[in-house]
Amino acid sequence: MEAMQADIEDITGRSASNAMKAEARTADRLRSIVERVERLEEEKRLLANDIKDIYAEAKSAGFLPKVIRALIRERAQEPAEMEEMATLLDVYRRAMDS
Amino acid sequence: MEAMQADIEDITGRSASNAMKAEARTADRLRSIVERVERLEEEKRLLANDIKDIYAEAKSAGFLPKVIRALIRERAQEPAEMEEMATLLDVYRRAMDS
Amino acid sequence: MEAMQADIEDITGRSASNAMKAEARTADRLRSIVERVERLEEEKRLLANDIKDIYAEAKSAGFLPKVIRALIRERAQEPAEMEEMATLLDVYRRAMDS
Amino acid sequence: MEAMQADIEDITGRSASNAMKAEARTADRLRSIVERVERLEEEKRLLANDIKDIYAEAKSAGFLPKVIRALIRERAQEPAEMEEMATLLDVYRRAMDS
DNA sequence: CCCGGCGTTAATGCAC
DNA sequence: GTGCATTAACGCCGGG
Repeated sequence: MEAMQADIEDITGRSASNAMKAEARTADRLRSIVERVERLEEEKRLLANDIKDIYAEAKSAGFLPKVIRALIRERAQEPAEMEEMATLLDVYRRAMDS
Repeated sequence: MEAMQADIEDITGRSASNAMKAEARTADRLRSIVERVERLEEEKRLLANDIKDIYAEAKSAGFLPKVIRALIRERAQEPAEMEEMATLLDVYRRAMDS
Repeated sequence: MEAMQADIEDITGRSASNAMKAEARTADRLRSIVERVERLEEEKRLLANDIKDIYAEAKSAGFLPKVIRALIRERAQEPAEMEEMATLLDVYRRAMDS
Repeated sequence: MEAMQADIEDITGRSASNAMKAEARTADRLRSIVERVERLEEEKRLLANDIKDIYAEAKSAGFLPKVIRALIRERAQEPAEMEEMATLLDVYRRAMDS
């Protein structure tokens, strides 16, 4: 049992009250971690919803979400690596056809 | 060409300056969409980093990230399986075992 | 309770032994379904592994998996829709820049 | 150019015919890889269809596909959570609740 | 019949 | 470099 090992010795070796305090602290720590993560994940979820809404808006304005995604992807990557990729794809394609 | 069709008629039917204004508005709209999405995705990325940091903290406190993830997943799907679903799942499970 | 409704009437209306037979048949049916799906999913999993192995082989032969994936994706789609996509992407890109 | 580097030296350093043979072998290798992957992906697609058919059958027999999926998921992750994990999850869960 | 949501699946990036 | 975890893309399914 590797995890939560911090208070194993407390439980076995110290006075009951100290062991109990250590357990309580461990529990608090765990709760804090879990709750903070859950909170942040909820915020992420909300942002994802916002993004979805924007795509819906874009769609009803006549823009194709798929193309917008491609555009954003393109903007996110270095022009150099884009060219590199295109070049390699071309090399492989020609090799296939030969 | 289905997308960006909004100003096709402008281009063909109206005076040049109106068509140009329409184009400009379309471009602004597109820019707005792209920039808002990029902004939100950046925020999402930051939140993801925060979450990662918490897991790192958890780990160095002796908690196994893997188990914490399982715990959070479990907590997330309990509210999702409200009543009906849980009941039905139970019914099916028993039927399988019988 | 909409699902597994087939034997509700049996249970309530017929003799016990018929109801029991009906239940048994329902259970068999469910088991059959579950087992067949699990079997097929296992086969899918094996195929996915085979694919992964091929990519590993490709990689150690000096081919970049990423490029091979792009190549296969390209081959899977109609040339017409590829061009369409490229054209639209170009239109949007120009609109952004204008 | 890291990929397809295997025959760079052949092309530059050897007689034309050997270089050409090497190129041909590289092309064959690539074709083989691409075709095998495409074949396996096709098989996967067929299996996915079979699965879909079974769910359709289940549905018309009065079973809810959604519940069956949940059941199968449950069965799949029980072997995965062998001993240790289940135990740890329990420990953490109790600590949270305390 | 079309639209939106859900679930699944491939793909990227990260941690070990 | 390998495997895992997360995330984006795709397709199906149910509702309006």
